[in-house]
Amino acid sequence: MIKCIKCDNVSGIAKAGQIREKQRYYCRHCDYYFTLQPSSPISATISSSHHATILDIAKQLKVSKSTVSRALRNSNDINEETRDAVLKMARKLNYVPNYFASSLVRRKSYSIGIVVPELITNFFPQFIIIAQKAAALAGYEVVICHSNESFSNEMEVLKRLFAYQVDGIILSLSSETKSLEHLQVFQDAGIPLILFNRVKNRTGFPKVMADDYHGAFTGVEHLIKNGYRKIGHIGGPKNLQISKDRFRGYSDAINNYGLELNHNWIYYHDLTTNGAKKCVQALLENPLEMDAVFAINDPAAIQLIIEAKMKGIRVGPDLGIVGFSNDSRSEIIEPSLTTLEQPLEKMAETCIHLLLNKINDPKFIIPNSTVLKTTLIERCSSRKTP
Amino acid sequence: MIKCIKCDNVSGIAKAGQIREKQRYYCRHCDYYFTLQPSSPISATISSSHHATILDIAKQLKVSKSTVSRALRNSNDINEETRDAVLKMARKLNYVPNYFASSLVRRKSYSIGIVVPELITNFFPQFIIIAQKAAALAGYEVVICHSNESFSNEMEVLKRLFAYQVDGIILSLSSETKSLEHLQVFQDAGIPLILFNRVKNRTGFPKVMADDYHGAFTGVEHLIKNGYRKIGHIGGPKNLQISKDRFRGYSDAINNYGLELNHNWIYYHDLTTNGAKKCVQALLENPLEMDAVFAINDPAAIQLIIEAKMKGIRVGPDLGIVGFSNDSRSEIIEPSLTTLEQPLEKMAETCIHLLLNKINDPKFIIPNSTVLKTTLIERCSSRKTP
DNA sequence: AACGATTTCGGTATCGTTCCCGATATACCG
DNA sequence: CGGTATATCGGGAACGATACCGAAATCGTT
Repeated sequence: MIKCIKCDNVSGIAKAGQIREKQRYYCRHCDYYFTLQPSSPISATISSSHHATILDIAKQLKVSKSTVSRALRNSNDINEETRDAVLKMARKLNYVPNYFASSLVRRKSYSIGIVVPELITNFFPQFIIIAQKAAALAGYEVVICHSNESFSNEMEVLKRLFAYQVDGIILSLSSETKSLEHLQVFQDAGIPLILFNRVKNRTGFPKVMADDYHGAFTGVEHLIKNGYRKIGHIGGPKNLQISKDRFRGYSDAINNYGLELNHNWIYYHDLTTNGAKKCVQALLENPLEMDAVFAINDPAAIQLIIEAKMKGIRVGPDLGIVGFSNDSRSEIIEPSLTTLEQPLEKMAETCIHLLLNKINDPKFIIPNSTVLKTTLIERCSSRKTP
Repeated sequence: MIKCIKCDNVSGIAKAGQIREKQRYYCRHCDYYFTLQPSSPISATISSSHHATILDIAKQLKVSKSTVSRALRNSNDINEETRDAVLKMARKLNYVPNYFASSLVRRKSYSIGIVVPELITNFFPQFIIIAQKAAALAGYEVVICHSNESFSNEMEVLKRLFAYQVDGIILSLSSETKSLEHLQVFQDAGIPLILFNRVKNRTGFPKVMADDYHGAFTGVEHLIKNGYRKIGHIGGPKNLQISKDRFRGYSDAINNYGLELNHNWIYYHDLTTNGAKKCVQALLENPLEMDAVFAINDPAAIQLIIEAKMKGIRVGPDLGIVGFSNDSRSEIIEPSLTTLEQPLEKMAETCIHLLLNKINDPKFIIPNSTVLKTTLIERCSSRKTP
């Protein structure tokens, strides 16, 4: 134990470089630097920089390392007294199990990978927070990757996760991803994979998602009930299921209420910030025929509000807008954005629980698709009268 | 290789449960389920679910595994021809190195831990994106943890990172963290640690941060130059360095321009959403004496704008507001928020590079403190005249 | 031709843990 | 008391990669 030569404190001492063979230290309590001769060989062997192993515990207790391993893993064929002694010694020696050795022999990493397409909106960060907490409760680490809406990035991070030998994967596809052949390797290796939010149908991979169809239907229905009649749409990449489902919800609502579905009022973008901007500008280029727009997500809807206001269009009275996902900005913007909230918490927990079930029991069958309800959040952007 | 019995495709075949001893498959191309007899023992031994090891490569090439290892690690004492042969075979066998075995023997995890206090604003997510990219370029994995502004959570994730044997740590303190004694263990183990953004002075730990003092000074100076005279402050927990530095910048600017520093105009909160709300409500409870507020961060400033508007106070003309960090909401809100932008990219890259330098060369000394310039973003919340 | 230097490779120990198998020792039962 | 069941533990082989040491083989030099 190093003691400060000024205030005699033993805690709060930090190493601060070396001078010749002498070690330089820094005391946090008295803000003082000092040097000490290197510790003697004897104390060096019990230096705290050396991690204690089960062998160290075994030697101290004169038992075999198998016994120590059993005691730590709380196996049942061990005497209670010896187990207590082992646990006590483990605490005393500050033992921390070596994750790599354990994973190597058990052929399990006790970690799961989460791949998200972006971290701009707060949808995915919040998903991650909840998922991480749920995974940690089961003793699993979470490795977070993001593809930045690029297919090649997605491939790359998945390759990394594969090399990392994660026990399972939770994936939300990038907007560029068209085929799922790059996921074959996980299927082959028997590593369970769940798609969420950005899913794809008929792929053999289980999926967890919000009820995009009904959400969209509800959103558009809400616009119609509020008196809007010429409702346009900002969609996403056609290869994504959410684009299809939300479009179907939109068009079915339009048809259901006997309105006209005008294909000139439908615009698509790639879900990036830049793409949304260009898309919205194209939509607003000519004199506006529509009186409302249902956008596939909040960033696009928010961009539309901004640009419409710049053009002098009164959002609400002149142009009703409904978004999707309830981004943190949608409450802030003026007029505030009506949007469909996704059940984030339930979605994240469902993903983790299904995946862990599958990991712990290969016979467990993950339901092909789990659909969770969305909630309409009515705000000002969809009100004709202020 | 499994072939679809309908369309004869070999790719896009997914396992879909088992029936007795028969394996059930699903073909993505023709959307068709079928079953096949289990593969023969011979093909089972070369089943793709078995990861190829260097020993497999060695056997195929009739060389030793040492040679294979050398070839893959691109060591210099190896013949070019044999190396090429090894690399070719590695590709053929779909070899992926076992991360755990490698880390075990090299006593390095090739991963670094990043701990952030929150993921609500987009400051930390963006930091993570950049840091992750920079680390990946150097072949390092990044393990992301968040403390949710709780000291006990911070302890816990740090313990996990320690057990995980990360090679280095980048940490932004939680708002509750008062002492840094829980970081001692990393110092003792020789694991480099860098504090960023939420730092603490005189601790012996190197820090990377924005120039909080000058940023705050500039922000308040900007308010003064725009005609505001009675400037209040919303601060953060007093144990955090950013709270102190930004307060100093605020008070020095006030004093420098001969204005009065009224301690009744200074409010503190704990940097949480709830805390900001309560703090702002306390500030607005009585008839407003101040004509401007400098807030320690954007969430507090945004909350102030919202509540002030609800009270009929015209933000800008009646009450000037300046925030800190340029959150994505600050551009959206009305009136838009004047704020100090932090050099996110530079901060993240600096952290990674300093840390990797230290990891790769223990003699490298990380500068005790790296301070990066902030930029004032002028928007509407600090303009008296619209 | 003899010798040393260099290149190239194989053998083997090692990292820290888990797991299987067998060896004791004790308990139990007829 | 003999024999079988059970509890408890030790020994050693994995897991897959790296690192060290020394052995061949090749090369260059005098």
